[in-house]
Amino acid sequence: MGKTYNKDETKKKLISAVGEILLEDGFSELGINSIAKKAGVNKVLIYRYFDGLEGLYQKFAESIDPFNKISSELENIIKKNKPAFPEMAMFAFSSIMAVVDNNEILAEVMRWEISSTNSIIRIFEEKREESGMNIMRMIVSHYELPPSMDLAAIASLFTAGLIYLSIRSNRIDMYNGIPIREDEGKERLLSVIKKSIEGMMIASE
Amino acid sequence: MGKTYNKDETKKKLISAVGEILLEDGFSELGINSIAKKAGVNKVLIYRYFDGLEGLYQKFAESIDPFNKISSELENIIKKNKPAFPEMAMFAFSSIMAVVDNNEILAEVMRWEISSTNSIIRIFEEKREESGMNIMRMIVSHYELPPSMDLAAIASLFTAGLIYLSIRSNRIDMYNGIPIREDEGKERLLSVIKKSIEGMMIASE
DNA sequence: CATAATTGTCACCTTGCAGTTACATTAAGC
DNA sequence: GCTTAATGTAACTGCAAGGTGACAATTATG
Repeated sequence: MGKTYNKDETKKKLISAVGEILLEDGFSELGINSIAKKAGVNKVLIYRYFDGLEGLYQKFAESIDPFNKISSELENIIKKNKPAFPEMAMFAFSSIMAVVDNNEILAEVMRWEISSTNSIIRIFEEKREESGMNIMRMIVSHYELPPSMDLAAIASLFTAGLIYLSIRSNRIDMYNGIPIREDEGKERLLSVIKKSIEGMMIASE
Repeated sequence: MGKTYNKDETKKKLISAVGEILLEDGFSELGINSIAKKAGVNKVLIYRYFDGLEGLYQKFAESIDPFNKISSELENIIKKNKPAFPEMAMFAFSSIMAVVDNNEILAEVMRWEISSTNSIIRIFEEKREESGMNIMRMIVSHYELPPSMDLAAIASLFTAGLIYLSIRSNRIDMYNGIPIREDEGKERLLSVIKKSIEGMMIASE
């Protein structure tokens, strides 16, 4: 029994227990008791170290922020070899799709967002809103787009669609005849985005 | 006190209490006690008449089905004056948007769907999946579209986006800089859809 | 109007959760 | 070893939920 006292380590265990429960059982199973149990730690510590659930969620929220990376990655791509706008947009949308698809914890948090008025959940929303705006601004600054192209609306609609389908894919596998869990389905969705953007570019010439 | 014993009436009261709570407080507040209270009736009746919550939800689910109307409405439009495909698609997408936007109970049910594994909720999903397929098939049967147009993917992506933004608009008012609760925001989204479809038509000629 | 079937009410039980307190144990570091 | 910080235990309150069984009220029907 290599038992050891380490406050920071214990805090980390609690924070990651939140993620584990989200991953394994979903946000509806989150609670003082389940988290303490999962962390293998006494529930009083949540009050002592985080001042309760809210505080713990707060720290958890700060511990994951997968969208801010995308912005810098995309900026690197532009700086190396500036691709045409439709290609660039595709990089952005497939990055977003990949992030949500490959991060089940994030997906669960996004499901949580939808049903919760929880103040901690606001942190995510704000962060993601900010990251989304950053990505968009960054792209706009590097390309000259026809004024008829409402990039904000395009980004909103497409990312919303991708996110929705991604967070639904844990429960349903077909949406309107598209196998949203399969690679085939995802390709088809991305392909629509590509053609849309190309089409809008052509149409606005 | 014109008290009267009326089983059917009481059942109706219980069923519509579900909708009222969804509307006023959200699905998280649904429960035996809250429903009985809202209906002004004793909770035992839920067990006697519906065999518990599941049975009541079942009946509630059957009582609302707003998407199947759209299909026939759209078919009427086609039969009267067959508009060009992009216009027609716009009718479809704005109908879908309007249905979710103007039916707060439906919107709440959709939020519920996302977070619940509740078997009753599946009823909605299946109904909507079916309605969506119907709409698509109907449109396809009236128009000749370029084979490169993946209508199923287009419909999935755009409706998913519209639905997601609509069900988020109760908590957030800006998404990627778009005021999703305002008419302005909605117009911009629909406008993107329109231009996308037009662009894809042109590009595939 | 008496009786039985229908419909409704009430009190109660159990469970699980959040949150708190007082106290006990264990390890770390000087 | 002694002190202090870190962790654990247990017991308790309070609450809201799901669920049930005994009983009361009402109506219909003979």
